[in-house]
Amino acid sequence: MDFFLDVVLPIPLERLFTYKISAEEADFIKPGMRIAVPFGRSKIYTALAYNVHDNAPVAYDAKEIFQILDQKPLVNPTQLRHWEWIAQYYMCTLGEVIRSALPSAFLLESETLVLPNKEAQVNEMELADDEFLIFEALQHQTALKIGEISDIVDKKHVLSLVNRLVQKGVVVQKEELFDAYKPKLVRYIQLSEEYDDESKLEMLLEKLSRAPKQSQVVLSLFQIKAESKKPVPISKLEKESGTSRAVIKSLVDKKVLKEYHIRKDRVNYDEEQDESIKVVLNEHQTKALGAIQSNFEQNKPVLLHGVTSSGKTEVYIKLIQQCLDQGEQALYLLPEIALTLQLINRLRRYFGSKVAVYHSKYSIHERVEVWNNVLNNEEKAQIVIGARSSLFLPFSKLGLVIVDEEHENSFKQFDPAPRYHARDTALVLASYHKANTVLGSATPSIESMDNAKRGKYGYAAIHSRYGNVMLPDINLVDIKEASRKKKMKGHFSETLINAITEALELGEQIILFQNRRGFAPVVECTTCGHVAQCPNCDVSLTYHQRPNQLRCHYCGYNMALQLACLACGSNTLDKKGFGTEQIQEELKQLFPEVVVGRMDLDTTRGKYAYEKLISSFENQEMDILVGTQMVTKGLDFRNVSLVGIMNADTMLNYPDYRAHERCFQMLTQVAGRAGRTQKRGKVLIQTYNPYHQILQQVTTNDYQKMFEEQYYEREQFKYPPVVRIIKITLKDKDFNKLNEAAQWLTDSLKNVLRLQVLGPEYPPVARIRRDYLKNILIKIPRSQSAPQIKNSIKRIEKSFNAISKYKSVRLIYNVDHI
DNA sequence: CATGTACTCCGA
DNA sequence: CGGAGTACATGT
Repeated sequence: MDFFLDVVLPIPLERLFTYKISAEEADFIKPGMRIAVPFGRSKIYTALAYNVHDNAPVAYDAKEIFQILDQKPLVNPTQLRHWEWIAQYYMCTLGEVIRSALPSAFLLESETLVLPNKEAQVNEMELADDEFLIFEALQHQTALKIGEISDIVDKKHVLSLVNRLVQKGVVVQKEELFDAYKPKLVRYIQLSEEYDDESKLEMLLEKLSRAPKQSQVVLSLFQIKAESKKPVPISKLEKESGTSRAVIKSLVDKKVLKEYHIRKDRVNYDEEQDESIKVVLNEHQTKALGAIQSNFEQNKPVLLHGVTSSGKTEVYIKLIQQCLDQGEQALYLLPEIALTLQLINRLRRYFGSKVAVYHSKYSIHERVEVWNNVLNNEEKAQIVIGARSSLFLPFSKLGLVIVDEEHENSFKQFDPAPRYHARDTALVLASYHKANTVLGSATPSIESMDNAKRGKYGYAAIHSRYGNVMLPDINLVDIKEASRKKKMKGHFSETLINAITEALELGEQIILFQNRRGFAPVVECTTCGHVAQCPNCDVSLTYHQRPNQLRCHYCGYNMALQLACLACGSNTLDKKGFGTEQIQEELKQLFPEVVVGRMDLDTTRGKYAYEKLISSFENQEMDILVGTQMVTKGLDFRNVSLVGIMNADTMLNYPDYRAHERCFQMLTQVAGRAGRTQKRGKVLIQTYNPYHQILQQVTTNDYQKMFEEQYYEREQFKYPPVVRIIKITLKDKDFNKLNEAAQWLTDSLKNVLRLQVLGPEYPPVARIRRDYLKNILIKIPRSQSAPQIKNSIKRIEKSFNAISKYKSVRLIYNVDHI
């Protein structure tokens, strides 16, 4: 009997692909193993085994697989089921889920190598110039990659060239599969066996008497050995003996010393678990914990609503401890920006090496190690703290999922599919594992609060701050009035300047918050009003001081800053706008003596840049920290007494049904950074609209009022959570074709679905990377079945694609678009 | 007609 | 998704 294997490829294709396998392979292969398969003309891809069967495909001859890459499944059945749910719910393919779920090091791809043909007698005279170049290069190198050939002959298309060389018998081609994961090896040194006994050793030292450095190395090795029986790393020996690697190497060459390797985990922590630390909850926390537990007994997720610095983390720690006591794994999800070393270290102090961290700033190798540790249910991965992608880890016995800062919209993945929401996806994951879930926030999202009110979630609250610290005193500063009276210095009102001065005099620190959105710094010509535009997108280029260039935030296009206006040639260029950079500049003018730090996307590029900034601010090396939303997240600075919001209006005026909710959340979160010790903190919010209801609600910390008003609006205008929305984006280089296609699609959707379909409409940025964009919004009432509607949409997409002129138009689905 | 470039198609 | 084949433009 013949056996076949269906696999999922990590590409956006709906269907499975079937390969032929032997009986032994059929017996060995389990779903969730990685299989290398030939796919397309000449490439080898990593696929995931889906199922083994014996139904020969009828329409084609199945190819054979290339290689089985795993001894046991890398992905467990629960994961696969969960991933299929994601694909179905978020309207993408299983392959796309796999692509973003697996660490890239697991997804090997082949590369075509060009090798010299050793047998052939090559007549150099018969070779063309570029052919000879390759032939030459191959005399020195064993193999060339296609990209390298491209570089050598300086051409983009080298296929025909390679083919000609193959024809002439000069070279042969080979597909090589690269294992992207290499375990980290540490080099160790030991004395060769022959010098084991004392007498031989004395002879050795005698022999080395004329090589003082070398004998020093041998002596040092003995010293280290005497202190501990552990293996001796080369690096340690080098340091202790005060010699160089070359000396050690010559001893190795003489066979006096022996070098060997031990595989080492990259993910290792020195932090020792401190057993003595006990978490003691205050009465509010204890009450909240009790409420959470009683809801867990009814298998309900719980919304934990605790004001800023109310000590939610301690409650989480208790819950994690209980989960571990049951012998189950815990997952602690955070938005990327809130995933700080501060928090990680805090958890490590309680749980020691049981805590594993998983997020995008980790290297692909580190991710592989965490993955394997979770897969094997290792001791050191009992608790995973991570960003949204940690949802994809191979948990086997998940007992608890915590989604902290639940309201954060960065939990929703935006760009590549799957466009999933980590909070909602986590709830499904937890239900598959029969695990408990806590959603925590100081400012719950309208959706979650609604679910809590409707009894779908349990609810627990902590209304007072830890240690009975008072909530900060929040005041609004009317900058419309101030600028009318000419009392503004740049972007600073007199009130804010006075407050800063006062705080500085007391030796306290200050955080200034500037939300850059919609206010990117542009360079404008004051003569003709010309602003440089991106040639590929419908946006102005924004100015970046660091490399002194103009850059597009959408496609990355950049150009050097011109001295003269590109339109009229005059040199009256003026940097307009209001980014963090500018605030920092103004502060230098206003307070020349003061150290000002800046925290935004530009200053936190590297792996440790963010940590450095934070610890330097923590150690009070800076007096003022200017930042974007990053400063709002989970940071705990003891000495900050003043928080200033430079301009609250940019957030209020954002054209989006969530603008007000988001504004409330953001301001409340920033305000929460102030006064985390006994002294009451102060918050100043500069605004043109001091009477705006949202700002009033922020100052009085009135979440309930905000919720009620926002909910009412959502009901009136039919927005989530009253309806569910699916946004469809159409993309094409041809403006007219796009419009026509969008209209066709909208009409069909309206006809078939009989639902509220809005659009088609241009998004605020209507062209990105030379593609024109148009959006359609579908609103699904709660009473209707979303899966059915999604199926209908897919059917309409099929007829859409059947229209030949619309073939080039791409459709992007965004379910529960934020 | 060769070489470069945009675009459509197809994969087992 | 990514390559390969194809249609079409550019240039000698």
